[in-house]
This record gives sequence, structure tokens and C-alpha cells, in this order.
Amino acid sequence: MQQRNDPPLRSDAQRNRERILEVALAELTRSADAPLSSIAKKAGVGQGTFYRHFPNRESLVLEVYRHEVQQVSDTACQLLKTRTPDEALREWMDRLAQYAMAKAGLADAMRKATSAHGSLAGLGHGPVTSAVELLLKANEEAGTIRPGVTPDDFVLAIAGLWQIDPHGDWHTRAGRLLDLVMDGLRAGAPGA
Amino acid sequence: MQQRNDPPLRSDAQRNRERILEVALAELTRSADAPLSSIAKKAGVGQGTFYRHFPNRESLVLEVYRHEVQQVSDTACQLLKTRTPDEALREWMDRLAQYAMAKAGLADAMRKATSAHGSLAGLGHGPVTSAVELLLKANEEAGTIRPGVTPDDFVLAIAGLWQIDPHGDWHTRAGRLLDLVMDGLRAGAPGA
DNA sequence: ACCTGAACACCGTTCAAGT
DNA sequence: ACCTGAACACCGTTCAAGT
Repeated sequence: MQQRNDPPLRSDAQRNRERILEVALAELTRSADAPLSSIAKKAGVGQGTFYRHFPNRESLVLEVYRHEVQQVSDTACQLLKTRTPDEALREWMDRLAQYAMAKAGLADAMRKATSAHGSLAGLGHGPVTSAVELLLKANEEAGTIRPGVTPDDFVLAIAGLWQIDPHGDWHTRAGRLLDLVMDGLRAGAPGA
Repeated sequence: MQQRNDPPLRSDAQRNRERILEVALAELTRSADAPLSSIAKKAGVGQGTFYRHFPNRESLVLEVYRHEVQQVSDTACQLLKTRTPDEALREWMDRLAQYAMAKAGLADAMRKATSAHGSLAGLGHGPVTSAVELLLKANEEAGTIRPGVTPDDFVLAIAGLWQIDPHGDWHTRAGRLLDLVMDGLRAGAPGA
């Protein structure tokens, strides 16, 4: 799932890899089906080099997406310190929505490149799952949501975020969806 | 959005079109990225003929998907006659889930072919929206769900269905998601 | 009016040759 | 151990010629 860290990369290889990821982020955000060949060219590496690092489109997109999503995941812990559990949960979802809109091109690339699972689901057990787990547990202990909701449930429930058109009034549509999800989570909570 | 019905197609063109759709359904269900050229060949038409009917992949996938989804949409009206509104709504969602799993390959093709919107969203105002509108209105009038929920809200809320892996215990995961959505819809309903 | 299939363009993938 | 870039394979799209 990750690059095996057994043999540390040679310094030039390391730089090439980073340059590719850097260019890929920009290009894929701009257009979801940017040619891999153009990414290789703009990164200043040969075709063969590109394929040494990323044997297929999915592996590249996954790596870029993982890195971007991690930034949002990391904020969960911070939010829990400054707000009540349910405020933190909702705020985190809002940030996730905002992020999903900003990186719509990338998310699109993600949907097209991965096989069966869209957006967050393709990342597997990673920082996203950990962040969600943290938020859910805090709320469960505070009695603000029903017990027994898994990170998987949550990710499925907010999947609609990635179907919202980033143009137009995405804020309204996202808000309505997240309100509905929050109500669903609250149903059957001890604190009621 | 639809084929202009002004000039009725010549009989051979009509047959070709139907043969293409027939083969496309089978091929796309089997593999989401089946080559269009192979579909044309198996349908027994030339490349040019294929592109006369469907100028790009999206238009083909959309047409096939639309036709398949319509079958589920049509059952909504029937369900409302034999059950209470909320039973009908839930049963309809279950059928939709079952259908989404059976046609997972097609849904995958849909995600990859359409630009920004996945699965149902790409269909625009059609039979799906009508069916959802019918079910929501019946429930709203019965006081079993909160007022003001739009078909768009609903479609976004169940978007997670198309992220579920058809293998494994999809029934459990779908059930948990739909339970959560139902609870969300019920929150703030007059009958409580 | 519609069909055919060869020709073209594009992009992902491989591989022999280099450092 | 890693890089390069030409060569190859595949697939979508077009178009001149046919009925």
C-alpha cells in the first residue's frame, strides 16, 4: 500500500519522485484526465522514470490524494480541543466539504482511476479513518450521537459530498446534506 | 438530453441502435471500461455507425444506465399502493441498493464516463427524480418525515450506496447506511 | 440517409542503450 | 541503481467511398 521503506531511495530518485507528485497535484487538480505523459514531461523526467515510480495511473492518483486528504484529517485532533464534540464533528465535516470542493478535479481523477470505491473509500485504513474514529468516539462518550456508528458508516453517509458541483451554490447543498447526516447520527443518542 | 424525435429513424438505423444498446448493457456490466470498438464489433456495426448514434462514451453509458434505472423508478408508484408511506420509502431504497449492487459494473462505467456527477446525479431530472418526489411527498403528508426534503437532498444522502463493494457483505453495509438516512429524514417529523 | 472499414491521432507501456 | 527516449500497442475518432 505504501512505498516499502526498506531500501532508501537514491537522492536523484527521491527528487524525481517529489517533482512528479508536485506536478501531478497541479495538473490533476486542473484537469482530472491530464495525460500522464504531459505530467512526466513537465516534471522533467523520461517516460520510463515515471513508470518506475508509478506503475499505473491509480497508484499516482492515490498517492497525491492521500497526501492532500491527510491535511484535513490532521485538524480533527485540534478541533476536539477547542470545541464540544458535536461542534467539532460538524466543523470538521464543513472543512472536509470545503476541501472536497477545492480539490474537485483531484476527486474526479480519483473516481475515474480507482476501480470500485470512490473518493475516501479508496484510501483504506489511513489517517481519514483515524480522524473519523476520534471524532465519533468523542461524541459517543459525550452521548451526542447514537452508539455503534463505525467510521465506515460515516464515510458512506457523507459520500454525497463528492457528487456536488463545485460551481453554483455548493455551500447550500452541502449544508443540507450534512444537517441530514448529523440528525441521523443524533437519532437514538442517550442525551435526549 | 434525449434523442430528438422529430425525424423518425430509418428502420435499419433503429435496429442498429437497439443492438448497440443491448450489447453495451452486457459488456459494460461485465467490465466498466470495455472498449467501444469491441461493442461495435459485437453489435455487428462499423465504427462510423457506432459514432453516428453515440458521439462519445458518456452518451452511450448515460443511455444504458438511464434505461436500467428507470425500471426501479417505476416500482415506486406500485409500492405506495400496497404499503404505508414510510414502509414504501424504505422498501424502495432497499430495491435501489439491490439494483446498484447487481449493476455495479455499469455504475462504475457511469462514474468514469460522466464528468462531475456520479451515478444518479448524472441523469438529471428524469424518472428517478419523479419517483423520489412521489415517495417524499407521500411521507411528508403522512408526517413520517420532516418537511422540506428535496429529491436532491435524498439522492445526495444515499450516494454512498454506489461506493459499496458488491462482493462481501454489502447487505449489512447498505442496511446500516439506509437506517441512518431514514433516521435523518425522520428527525423533526411532525408525527413524534 | 445511412453504413463500412481503413487511416489517423493520442496516450499508456515497454525496453534497449546509456550514466 | 537509476535514467532516457524511441518504439510499440491499443483505442477513440474521422472520413472517403459505397448502398
